[in-house]
Amino acid sequence: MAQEDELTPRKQPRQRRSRATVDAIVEAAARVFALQGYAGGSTNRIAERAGVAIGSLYEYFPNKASILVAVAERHLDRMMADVDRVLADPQSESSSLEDLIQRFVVAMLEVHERDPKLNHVVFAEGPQPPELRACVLRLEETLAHRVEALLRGCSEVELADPDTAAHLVVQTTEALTHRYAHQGIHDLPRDRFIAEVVALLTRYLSP
Amino acid sequence: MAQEDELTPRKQPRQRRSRATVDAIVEAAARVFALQGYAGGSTNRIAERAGVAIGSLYEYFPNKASILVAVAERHLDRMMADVDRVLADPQSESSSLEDLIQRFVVAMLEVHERDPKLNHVVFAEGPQPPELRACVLRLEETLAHRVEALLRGCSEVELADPDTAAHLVVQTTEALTHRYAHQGIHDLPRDRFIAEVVALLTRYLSP
Amino acid sequence: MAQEDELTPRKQPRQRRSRATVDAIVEAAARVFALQGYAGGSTNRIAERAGVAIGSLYEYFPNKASILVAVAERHLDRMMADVDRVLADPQSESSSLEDLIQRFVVAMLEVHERDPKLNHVVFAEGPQPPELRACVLRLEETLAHRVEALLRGCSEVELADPDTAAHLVVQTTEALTHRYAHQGIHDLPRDRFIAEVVALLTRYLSP
Amino acid sequence: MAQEDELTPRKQPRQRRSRATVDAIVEAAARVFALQGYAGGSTNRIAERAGVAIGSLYEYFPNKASILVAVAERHLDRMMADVDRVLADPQSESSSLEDLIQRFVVAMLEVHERDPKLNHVVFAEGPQPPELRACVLRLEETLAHRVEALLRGCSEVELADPDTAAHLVVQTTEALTHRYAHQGIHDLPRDRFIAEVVALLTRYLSP
DNA sequence: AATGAATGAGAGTTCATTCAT
DNA sequence: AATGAATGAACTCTCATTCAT
Repeated sequence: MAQEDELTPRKQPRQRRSRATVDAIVEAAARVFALQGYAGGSTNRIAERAGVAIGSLYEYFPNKASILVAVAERHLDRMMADVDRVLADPQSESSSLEDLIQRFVVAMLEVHERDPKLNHVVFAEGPQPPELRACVLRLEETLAHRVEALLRGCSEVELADPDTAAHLVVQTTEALTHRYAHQGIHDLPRDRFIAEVVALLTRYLSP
Repeated sequence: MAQEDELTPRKQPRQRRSRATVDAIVEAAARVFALQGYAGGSTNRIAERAGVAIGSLYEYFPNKASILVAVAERHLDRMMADVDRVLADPQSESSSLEDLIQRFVVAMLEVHERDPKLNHVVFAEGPQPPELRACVLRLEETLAHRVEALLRGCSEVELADPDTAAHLVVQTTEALTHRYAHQGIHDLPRDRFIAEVVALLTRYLSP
Repeated sequence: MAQEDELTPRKQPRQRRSRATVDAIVEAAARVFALQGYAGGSTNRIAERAGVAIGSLYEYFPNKASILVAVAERHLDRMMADVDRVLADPQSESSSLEDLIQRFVVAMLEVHERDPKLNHVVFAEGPQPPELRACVLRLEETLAHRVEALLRGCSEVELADPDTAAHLVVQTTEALTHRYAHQGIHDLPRDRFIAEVVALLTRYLSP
Repeated sequence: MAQEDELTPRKQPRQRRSRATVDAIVEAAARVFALQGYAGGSTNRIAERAGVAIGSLYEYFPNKASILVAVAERHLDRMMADVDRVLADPQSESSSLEDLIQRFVVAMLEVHERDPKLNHVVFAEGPQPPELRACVLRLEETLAHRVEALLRGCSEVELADPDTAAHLVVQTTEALTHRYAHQGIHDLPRDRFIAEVVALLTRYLSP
């Protein structure tokens, strides 16, 4: 009775051709979902955009939700890479807390501004099976770890529970930048918004 | 004269019987959407749960999205009322900033804990036509106004731009309590979470 | 088991108020059918246009088809009256066959040009229950009788079977003018069309 | 590239299997429309009769009206073929005008007698989108051309405007045989009817 | 490995008609 | 006589998924 996983890709595409097919499907799905939403993006349209027969799509993915999971994985990986690039910047070493926070907030905002529609689908509109939640959690954990490391290396900060603080920083930044990129907040201009979030977090971390 | 509005109720129910019908539909829709999501909640199921014929549903609502708008309106009204009840508490007058914030955060958290699934549908999963966005914006504006009034009445606080600060407080609280009620944050226990958010906001407002 | 007639009005409206109601319904139905076709014209819309509750409509008509029958009756009566007015013209007495035919053809064409959409519904698009067929047949019989009388009074004409000839004249005129009013024929201008039909019929009757 | 056409088939069926499916659908639709009328013939019933899933029907036709168009196209093609077969008869060469007309009238009558109900749906009851009108016009034009050619080859006939005359002949024959097949005319027996129409047209053409 | 024709449950919605008031 | 809220069968059409080729 134990069935194959319902939400992970069906077969590891080992050959190069298959890899390309899967990539094409994920790429097409990302575009279709961003354009039409999760409900509005049909698997047939995804296959069509990917230049692949619908049957082939189902060779690699057991159902629609699993495609979203794959899209989310790729999307979150890219988000992580983008943020990492900023945090790994050599300047980071010698920066003040405020500078660090500023870099982080801007990086998150840019990430959300890159493809806000797809973001909305992945984080909000689409189904949230455990697999996807796990993805998101993993990203958040990683981000929190990076932030925590930064905080520990920052002489201005002296925290009782840096782990929790880091998570709150990540959550707050995530939520506010997502919202700002998606709908804006009270007509706040971009730099005012950034300044305000930076102030919020800086004061939180350096009382 | 009547218009071609696609998202507002079709006719004002004047007789007592029809009022009850509309209420039953909205109530049933709230339950169905919360249980099955927006896409999974069919209009037929809503009508059935409401104990009403599908035709009657369409007497009052031109389409499915308009039902969600009605559900959202009712839901947001209740959220507003719940928060207001807390903020209007006579104790509020003589409280410290931290106490005020604590009350607000707890109120928002309770609101999100009341029906987190429905919340998710209204704020994230469902379609977001301008009508619904307007509802949400109105709620946020009202909340921000309440918060701003509190801040102005609080001697500890001295802000250059209380309007913007109030909006950020509302957004941050909204986002974090929504997320916490929906998925939790890093296994943080409830009171720790509250304490952390209160600290975050208090420091933001009283530097 | 013998049920009340399915296609005749339900009750003779004897009182003046009821008469007015029925008239309003029939008038509204004529407009609605002409505008939206038979299938597209809903009984609710008819009632609304008539300024009458849907329940009242069903007091007088047992179903939708019976409304069409009533509309058809009124429409055909008016057609008959219009044609009669022309044929009864004092000039008619002393006219040549060609003149007579010309008058008849023009009268029929004008009748079809008056409300071609309604005509189409009554003669073609709508359901054709026996009651409606009877109406149409009655009209055609009456027209044929008028034409036959004219032919008999016309010295140029000497026919073996004036009855049949009259029917063919009526059918041909009916069909061609209907078609011309509805879609035109091969971009033929109006007077050319009339001349041609007149020629066709005149030669038929005076070999 | 593909377009948003609302009334032309969705995709060319290339494989033999799909060709058969489309044929089955069109054939079933013809029978269903003839039996129940356009409004009464549901797409589900058509699919069922065709022995095909409703989804397959919508693979090939974007909506119900487009099925009618396909049915009409096939029907009109067959009408044209039937009439052509008669007109192409070697006897035609050496026939008198009256013989020619007689052949034409009988052919048209037989065509209308073959499936009068379907005829009614295609020509009168169903929706008449431009595509369908174009079909009908094309048929009429072709018929008129054939008739004109015959007339030009007929020594008895000497017409100022053979084009117009041909169109009137076609229209008149069309309308009268349609009506006769559909409802009869004044209890006229079939051969009397034919004789009368032939007389009408012959005199028109040879004054 | 890939195709794409075929599937069919189920979606949202309409509208002729009824009946309690 | 009149109302209009309520009905629900039936409609057109979609789309995730399967499977013969």
